Formats: sequence, C-alpha cells, structure tokens
Amino acid sequence: MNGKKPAKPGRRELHRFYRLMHEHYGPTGWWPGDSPFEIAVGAILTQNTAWRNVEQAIENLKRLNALEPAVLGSLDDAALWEALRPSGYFRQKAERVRRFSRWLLEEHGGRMESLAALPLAEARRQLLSLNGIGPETADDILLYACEFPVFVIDAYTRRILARHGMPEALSMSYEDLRAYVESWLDPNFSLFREYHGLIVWTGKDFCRRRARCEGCPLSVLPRDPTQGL
DNA sequence: GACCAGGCACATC
DNA sequence: GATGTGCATGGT
Repeated sequence: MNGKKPAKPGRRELHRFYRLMHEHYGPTGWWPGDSPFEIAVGAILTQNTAWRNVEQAIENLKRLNALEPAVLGSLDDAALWEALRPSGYFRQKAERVRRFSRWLLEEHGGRMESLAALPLAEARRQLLSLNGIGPETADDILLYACEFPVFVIDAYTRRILARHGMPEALSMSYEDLRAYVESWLDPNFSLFREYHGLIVWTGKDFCRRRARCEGCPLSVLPRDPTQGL
C-alpha cells in the first residue's frame, strides 16, 4: 500500500478491482445452488446470516424435498422451523420463504422462468412488493436466479468501496449506490454475477470486523484505512 | 460470554 | 428522511 489517497472509483478503478480479485481467486462460481428456486430461497435465508449456517438449512430442506414451491409452501410451522433453525431468525424466515413459495405458485405457476421472462423493472417491482424481500434480496434473485444484469449491493460492497475512495458508500441509499456502480459497467449479467461473487469471497476473507487486510487482493491499491471496516 | 454475520419491517421522531 | 429495535442461530 502506497501513500496516495484513493480516487473515487470510476470505470477504470471498478475494472481494476475486478481484475485484482479475479487474479487472486479465479472464477468463484457463485451463487451455489441446484436450481433457480433454491437460489431464491438461499437469498432469503442468508439475510443478516453467515452462509455456513444457511447451508445447513438448505440441506434440511433438501431432505424434505422442500426445494420446490408446492412442497415448501405447504410445510407446517413445526417442520419448517425445525429445518430453518440453523440459519437463525427461523420464525421470520419460515414465513418469508413460505410466502415467496405461495406467491410464485399463484402468480407464476411455480416457475422461476416465468419471473425471468418479465421485463427487469417489472420483475423487480413484483419481488419488492413481497414482505420479507428487500432490495438486496430482490437483486440476488434477479441476478443469480433470473440472470438479469443487476449489480447487487451488499455490506461488503459498501466496505470495499468506502476503503478505496468512496467513503459515502457506507451511507448512500441502496438505489443510489447501485445506480452509481452500474453506470460505470456494461450491463453484462456474467460480469455482474462474477463481480459480486468475488466481492463476497474477498469480503469473507478480508472485510469482516475481525479480518486483517494483509493478503487482500486489493491491498496493492491506495486505501483509506479510516473508512469501512 | 461478548461480539458478529451478505437484511428487513416496523415504529417513532 | 433518519434512526432505533426485534428477529435467533452458530462461529470466533
């Protein structure tokens, strides 16, 4: 790390972040999941929760053959709570995944492809109208399950941008920050998917509260140590 | 035992 | 619009 103050990231810097992370990690293959529906359920379960804990809940659902809308939507509280317990907030999340499953059945015949066939703005509007699906969860679903070119903003994205020339990334609204990043990148869903995957991996390794920055693929860049985490 | 993790809805000011 | 709070488990 040299002493230069980082410039506010634009097109050049955002592409450099991507290149550095990709050189370090290679393709991440994120998001894991055997089906678009599984990805959508995982997006809800990972809200404010470590992915490790989500994996156990997903495994429990697989054992119940509940990773399809009709089954998941009709599980009773006791069964669903037990399955989701490892991922935390299990009462809330049970209600959220059940509501999502029933909605998908009623409005889209249980088919994620039907959601993906809508115009992006309409698909996003529908997801955001559901209780328990906010902007980040909606964009996870749109990008990873429906393959729309939306750039997902999460806590790691904010921390990384804050440390590299954009301290306001911590306080900007979700929509403003998403629009900012997207304005500098080609709307390519493969790029967005891999970019966010790389952010998640970098974030897990280097952007958690206790994490050290040594070895971070972005540590060759000028960095503001007072910003982010 | 405290602190933290890839949010979201709701109440209140 | 900004800020605070509840939701809950498992790892460090």
